[in-house]
Amino acid sequence: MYISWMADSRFPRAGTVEKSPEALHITSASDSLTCTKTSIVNMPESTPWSSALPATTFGNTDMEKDFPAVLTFKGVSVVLENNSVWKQFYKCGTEMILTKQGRRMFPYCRYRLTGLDPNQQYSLVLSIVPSGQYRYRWSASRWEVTGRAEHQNQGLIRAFSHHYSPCRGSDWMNSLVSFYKLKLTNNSQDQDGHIILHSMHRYIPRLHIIPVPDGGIMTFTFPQTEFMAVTTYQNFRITQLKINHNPFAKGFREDGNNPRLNRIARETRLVLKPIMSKPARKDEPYVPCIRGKHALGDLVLVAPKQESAATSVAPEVQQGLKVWMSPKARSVTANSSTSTPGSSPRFCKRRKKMNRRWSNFRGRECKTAAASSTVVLSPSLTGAMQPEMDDIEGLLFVSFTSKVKH
DNA sequence: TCTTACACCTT
DNA sequence: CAAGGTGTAAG
Repeated sequence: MYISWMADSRFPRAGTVEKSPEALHITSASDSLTCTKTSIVNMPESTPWSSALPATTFGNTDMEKDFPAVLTFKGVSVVLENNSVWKQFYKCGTEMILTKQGRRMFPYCRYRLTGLDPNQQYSLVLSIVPSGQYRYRWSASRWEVTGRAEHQNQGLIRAFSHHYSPCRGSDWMNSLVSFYKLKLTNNSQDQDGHIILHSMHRYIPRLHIIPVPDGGIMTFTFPQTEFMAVTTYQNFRITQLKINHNPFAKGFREDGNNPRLNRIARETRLVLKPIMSKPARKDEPYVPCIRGKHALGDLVLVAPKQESAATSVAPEVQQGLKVWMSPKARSVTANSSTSTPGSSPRFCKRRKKMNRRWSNFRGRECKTAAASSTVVLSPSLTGAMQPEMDDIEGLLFVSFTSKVKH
C-alpha cells in the first residue's frame, strides 16, 4: 500500500478530464485511485465493486435491516449525519436523477468524523461504485432485473474529492463533511468532473479517508445510501420524498406541514380539499365545503363565485397556504392591467400550459387577498392521479381521474 | 427513454 | 440581487 504525489503519465485517459497535471496516486489492497487536485478520480477496472445488498432486496420495505448510522475502522468513526432521511428514501428505493449538465444528489452524503489524528492531513474522496451487476427497469411499481449491467468504461470512472481536501484532521472533525457539490451525469463526454453513471443501474457511495502524504486509505460504505440512477423518477413515492425534503423543490409542495389540513384529508379521503366554508357562527370551526363530487369519489370542490377569500378561506389558507386561483379570477382581481402577468401576451400564451403543470399536486400561492375562486390542493394522498381543470361560469371545477383501477 | 424549456424556489 | 437547484410537461 502506498500513496504518492506523482505526475501520472496515464492521465488523462480517453474521456477523462484533466485540469492539473499533478495527480495523487493511491493504491491499497482494495482500492486504487488516481486523483487530481481538481476533484477527479480515476479508478482502474480492477477495483472491486462493493455490493451492499443482493439485487433483489433493493428498496424492499419488508426487510428489517439494521442500517448503522456509524461505522468504525482503525479507530476512525464516521457518522452518517442524515441517516434518517437516507433510510426513508432507501425504504422506497432511492433514485437519483442523472442529467447531461450534472445533477446534485438528494439526499447527499453528509458525515461527521471522529478519531482522526488532529494534526494529520487528510483528503476526503467520495466514489460511487456499481452495486451489483445488473440493469433494471421499473415495471408495475417495482424494480426488476432486465439483464447484465452495462460495461463501465474504465476511463470514465471517477470520484469526487471534497472541496476542503486536503486539510487537517482537526478541521475535518470540527465540521460536518457534506458532499452537496457532487453532481451526477449520464454524459460520458462530461468535461466538468461530474460522476458519470449509467441510468437504470444501482450504485453506492463510498467515503475514502486518505491520509496525506502517506498512510492507509480507510473506506466507509453505508448500505442505506445505495440508489438507482435514473433520468426520470420512476417511483412516485420517491418524487414525493424529494419534494418534501429538498428545499429546492419547495415550489412543488402542497402544504404537507399543516396538521389540520392533513387530518381533514385523511378523514375525508379527498384528493383535493375544498376551501373552508365560512362558519355560521363565530366560534364554530371551519369545515370543508364540498360543492361537487366526482363519480369515483376522488374529487373536488369549489369556491362560490361571490364569496371573497377573506371570508371564505380558512385561517391557514390566509396564512400562506398554497391557493390556486383561476386565470379569470386573477385577471379580474389584478389591479394593474399592464403589469399583470395574466394580461401580458406571453403569459396568456403560456397560461393553460402553466395551469396544467402546476395543477398537479400543488397550487399557486395567492398573494392578493381577494380571490373569488380558490381551491386548496391537498397533500397528495394517492399517487397516480391525473387532474383536469375547467373554469366554468366563475366556478372552478377540479376533478381527478385515477389511473388506478378500483 | 431521454432531453429540454420553464416557473418557482433557495442561496 | 443574480445565480443556480428543483420537478414537470411536452416532445
